[in-house]
Amino acid sequence: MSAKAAVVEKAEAAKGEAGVKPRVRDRIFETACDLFYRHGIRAVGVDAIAQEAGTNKMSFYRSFPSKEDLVAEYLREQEREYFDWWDGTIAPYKGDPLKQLDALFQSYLGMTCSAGEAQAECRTSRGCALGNAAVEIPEDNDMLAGIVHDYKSEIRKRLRKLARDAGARDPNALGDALMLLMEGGYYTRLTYAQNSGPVAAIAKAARALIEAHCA
Amino acid sequence: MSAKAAVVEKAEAAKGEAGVKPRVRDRIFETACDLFYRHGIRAVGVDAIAQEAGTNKMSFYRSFPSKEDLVAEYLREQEREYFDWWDGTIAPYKGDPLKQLDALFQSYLGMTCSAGEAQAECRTSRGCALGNAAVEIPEDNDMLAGIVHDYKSEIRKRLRKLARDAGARDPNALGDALMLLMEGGYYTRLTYAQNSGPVAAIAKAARALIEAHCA
DNA sequence: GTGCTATGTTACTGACTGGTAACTAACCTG
DNA sequence: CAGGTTAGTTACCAGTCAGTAACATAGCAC
Repeated sequence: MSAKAAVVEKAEAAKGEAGVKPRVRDRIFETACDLFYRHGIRAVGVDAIAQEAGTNKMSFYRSFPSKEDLVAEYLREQEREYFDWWDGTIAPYKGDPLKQLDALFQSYLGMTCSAGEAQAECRTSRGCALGNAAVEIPEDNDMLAGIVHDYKSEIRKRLRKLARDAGARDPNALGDALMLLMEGGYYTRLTYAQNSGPVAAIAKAARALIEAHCA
Repeated sequence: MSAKAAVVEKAEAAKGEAGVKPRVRDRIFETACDLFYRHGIRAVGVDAIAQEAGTNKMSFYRSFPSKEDLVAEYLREQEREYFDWWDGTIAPYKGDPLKQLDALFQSYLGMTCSAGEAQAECRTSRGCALGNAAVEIPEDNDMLAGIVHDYKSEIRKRLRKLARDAGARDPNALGDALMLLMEGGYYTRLTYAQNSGPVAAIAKAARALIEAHCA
């Protein structure tokens, strides 16, 4: 009853918004991303996802061959969103790697320590989706582990490149150090609520490291 | 059959070693710590623990009231071991906070990037046991979440105090920044194998931050 | 109208989970 | 030898999990 009502409501809302009614698949996927991030991958069953999306398990398996496929898509989506944020953040400072690095950590700080009005929008309240997945996925799952590994390696590569462009004496070391700060920021978000954790120190720490390497 | 043989073997080995035969409870606990750390808490069932310990589920429930109690004990044990390492590392440099900080990060680096002979001994190959637990435990579990929170807060407190003793201009910021490095080091261990990750840069990064704050 | 596609519904399988009951065997202590 | 402690064995319960079968319904296109 209430589930059905919710479906209709959602469908009509989307219709009035863009003229396109959200397919079941999209509703399921969006719901899954939300639940996976908030409660963890293992803790969320396909039944719960389907129900929360206002549908049922059969419709789930009509859209996704298995839960693992959905998880893989979830991880790839989070990765995409992350690098969208990255690109959008450094774009205004093209050609100035120092400012780009500064913008990254400043934006990072703003996201993780914001007023909290857009908690669902920017997924930062429970750390890094990919990193958390690395805790949960079994070691023999090469597909999921590979996605996470590629993601982290891309971050590492980008930070090292920015460090090199910024003229650091040891760009790899600086890039890795900055990565440790970022990862640490995510990790601590799991136990510290908004504004109360060590993440608050991240921007200044990053700047200090950069200055030490580029003096 | 083989399980029974393993039990006998273990019992006799311990007997010849210290004259004390390992109680079932101890065997279970040790096995559980190992499995929890390597595969995650949710991924390891009580049946698997009991079997791996050479006993069965009934003996498990004779020693532990529930899986959750075992998990709590596991987390507290990991915390104890961690602070034992901490205290042992800074002890030789009593009165010299700068050297103590240096010793901490140097030892940390040695642990996470060691030759790998004692992987089971120093539990560092899959990040921080408590931090990983924070990913897995449901948000409404106040007991387990509390244990993790207290643990992280103690680390934070200690790092801030060391920063203050070292004469940092902004000790809280320095302590938090150092904590970000440490946490980031653990987090990245989940995806990067021995010696291949950004952790290698942690000691120099810590020193640079300390120097920047204490100049 | 006739289909075809997308979706909802119910019921089911088989494996696994945490947890318990009842009984049996070994052992150490008196 | 007697009796208590410790542990192993088997069988079970109830709940949850991923995944499937079969059927019903709505709407859209022709």
